[in-house]
Amino acid sequence: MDHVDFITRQWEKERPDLDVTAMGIIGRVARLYLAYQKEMHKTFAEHGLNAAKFDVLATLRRAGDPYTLSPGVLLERTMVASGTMTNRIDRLESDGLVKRSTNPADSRSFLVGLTETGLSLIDKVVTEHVQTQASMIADLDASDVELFQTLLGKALVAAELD
Amino acid sequence: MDHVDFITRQWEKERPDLDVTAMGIIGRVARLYLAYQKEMHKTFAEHGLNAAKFDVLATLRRAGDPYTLSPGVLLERTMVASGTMTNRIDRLESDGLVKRSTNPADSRSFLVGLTETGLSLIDKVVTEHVQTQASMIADLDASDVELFQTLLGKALVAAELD
DNA sequence: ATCAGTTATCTCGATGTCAAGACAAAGGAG
DNA sequence: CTCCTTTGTCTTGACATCGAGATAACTGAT
Repeated sequence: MDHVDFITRQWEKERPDLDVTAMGIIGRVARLYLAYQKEMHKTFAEHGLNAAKFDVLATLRRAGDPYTLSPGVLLERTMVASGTMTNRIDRLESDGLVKRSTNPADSRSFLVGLTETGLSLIDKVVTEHVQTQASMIADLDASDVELFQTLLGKALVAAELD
Repeated sequence: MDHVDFITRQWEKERPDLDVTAMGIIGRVARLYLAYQKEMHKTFAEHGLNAAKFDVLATLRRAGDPYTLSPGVLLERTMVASGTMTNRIDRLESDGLVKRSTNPADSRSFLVGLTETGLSLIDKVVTEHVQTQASMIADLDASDVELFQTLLGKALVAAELD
């Protein structure tokens, strides 16, 4: 009996008219997400980062050499609001991890690029990050992992249809 | 090829030394969580609520008659910091949905209880909420749901061990 | 009964987020 | 070439969150 069971049982008692099947699934997805976040945050914090900063640095690193994207593309790929991205870039810039430079193709825009420090930091952190992630699913065997991927895929399609 | 595949493929190209299996799972859990949040938020917003307010009202409602808990118990059950709970109670109180009253057993503490308005609101919203949740997993058949529950349970145990 | 330690809640400052609006530059129609 | 519209980014204000510290009240040992 986990925390989610506790909640669904309370609802069954108080509001027996409600079908809480979906709540069980969605509640566990939420708990799992929070557990993952919490653990991953430790890795980030050890290097002076948080999820927001890691997100931007990793997006730039993944983009490949020269590790440079416009704020607009970063927006799209990280799915945050424009003001949020301005703020993230400001903080990373004052940390010396990224640098704004002019965009020769469009002077409304900038190019945001990893600095030397930023590149070596993200390469180090992402190596630890995938190890953290691996350790969190280490107890699932190979067939579970495959099945889980499939179900998550189905659930995502179902949820994103609305 | 979904968004998570896009990211893992970028990493495979840029950092072929990394094993991104876990990233695929954890990334999909995160996407799913966000998709669920986004949809559930609509239901809350239709009634002037957000997830934070719903969380508190629902916790009080689930607790059963007389729909009253101390801030400390609310803290435990909603897993937020104490300052956060103070703020949530303040907002709900100014909305007229909950009311602080003195705790006869401990005068450091208060009792936070649903008002009439709060009770009828949360009963209405939670009814819609479970419908929203049900619709988001409606495309999964019964065997998928069962399997998914099992895997989420396993994954939770694995993740919370660390 | 007193005092030290614990507990329950609130306050405050720093962060991070979003949404709406401002502003400058680019692009297209005439 | 000139407008008008669109686009890309930043600014601002409102919230929500956390964590550390403050405060008041309870508890237990002596």
